[in-house]
Amino acid sequence: MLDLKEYGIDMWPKEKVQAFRKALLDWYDANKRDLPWRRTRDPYAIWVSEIMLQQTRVDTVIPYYERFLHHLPTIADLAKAPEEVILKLWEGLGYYSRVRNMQQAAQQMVDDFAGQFPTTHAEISSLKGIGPYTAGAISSIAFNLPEPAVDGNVMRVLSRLFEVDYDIGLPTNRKIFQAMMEILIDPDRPGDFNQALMDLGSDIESPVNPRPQDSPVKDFSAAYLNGTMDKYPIKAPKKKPVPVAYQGFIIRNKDNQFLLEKNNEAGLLSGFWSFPLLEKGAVVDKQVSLFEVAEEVVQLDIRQSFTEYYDMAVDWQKQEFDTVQHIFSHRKWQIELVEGVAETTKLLGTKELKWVSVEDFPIYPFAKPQQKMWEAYVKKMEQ
DNA sequence: AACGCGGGGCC
DNA sequence: GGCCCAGCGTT
Repeated sequence: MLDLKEYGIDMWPKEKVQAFRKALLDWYDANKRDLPWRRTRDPYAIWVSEIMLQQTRVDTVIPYYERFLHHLPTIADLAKAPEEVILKLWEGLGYYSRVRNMQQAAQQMVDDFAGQFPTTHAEISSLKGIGPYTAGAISSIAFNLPEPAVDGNVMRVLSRLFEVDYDIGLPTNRKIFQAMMEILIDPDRPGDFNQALMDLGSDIESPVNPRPQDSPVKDFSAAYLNGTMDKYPIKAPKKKPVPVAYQGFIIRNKDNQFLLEKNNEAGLLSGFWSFPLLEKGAVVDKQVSLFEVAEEVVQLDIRQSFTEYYDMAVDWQKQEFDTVQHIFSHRKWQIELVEGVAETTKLLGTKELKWVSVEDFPIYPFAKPQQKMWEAYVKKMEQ
């Protein structure tokens, strides 16, 4: 057991811990949000909600949650769903490995747990895509087990309550908050206790514009009482996304179908379909833009590359399109579009390429950058 | 321990 | 434009 004193944290005496639990849970009982996953005890549904809520806001999740459970109401349904179906259900949520891992976990449950959701913390933790936070959340919420669920909200709230001088962004420091929670958590209502801390952290104790004076536990908060709220939580700044320049190819054939390519199984947006993209040799950011002459050379060069790579002769159109920009957490894509008319409708068998008519687009999973590419194309064509 | 992995809301 | 977020798996 980790000694909190070594980290400069004076844990409260038992009476104060009990008073804190009561203050927090009384507030939760009076103020908790009415969310769809709080109306069920089905561990499968609670699991779906917890995975969707990873790095994703409540308001964004709600419609996805309803639709997902409507189409895949049971573990068995998820285990046997085709890839395109699960990607379409997750389309727009991001971090798509979440849903792939969920399907693997569903298959684990079919194989190892007779198709039932496992009921112990160790078994739940053994499922693909379920890490320490999610294991604690499901254990406590669905099975009433006294397991902490330490997420960003909880670390922010606790770091203010106890003036924790350790960076909440460093994985190694998670154990400090885990140890604190093992003492604080209400053994009778662990799920409500965890959710109360998260509700508190996402609203009143939010990262920006917090309202600490409205907190039901402000009298317990060392940072509030000492006037050090601005200092906590300690968190190192993040790195900026790296700019990457692409040429995007909107290629049409004489049957008015468009060329789509399926992304590789590994890497960013795997399994999604895209208009062909080739990375430009040089980085073109706003600040380090190439000279105009060089830009022309790059254009000619990359169209030649397309012809070779896709083994397809193309009649390039003069039309110019808006540049598409999309920012991921770690990459900043800038996509210049060009339109071409292919002189053939045949395709090599080696790549995952298809000619697709516009009315069939809804069948294919498209991530946000590809949606933006199509919007830019349509916008110009309608002018 | 660091990195890869989306997307949207808010200021 | 920059900040934030109900994290996990891989290396």
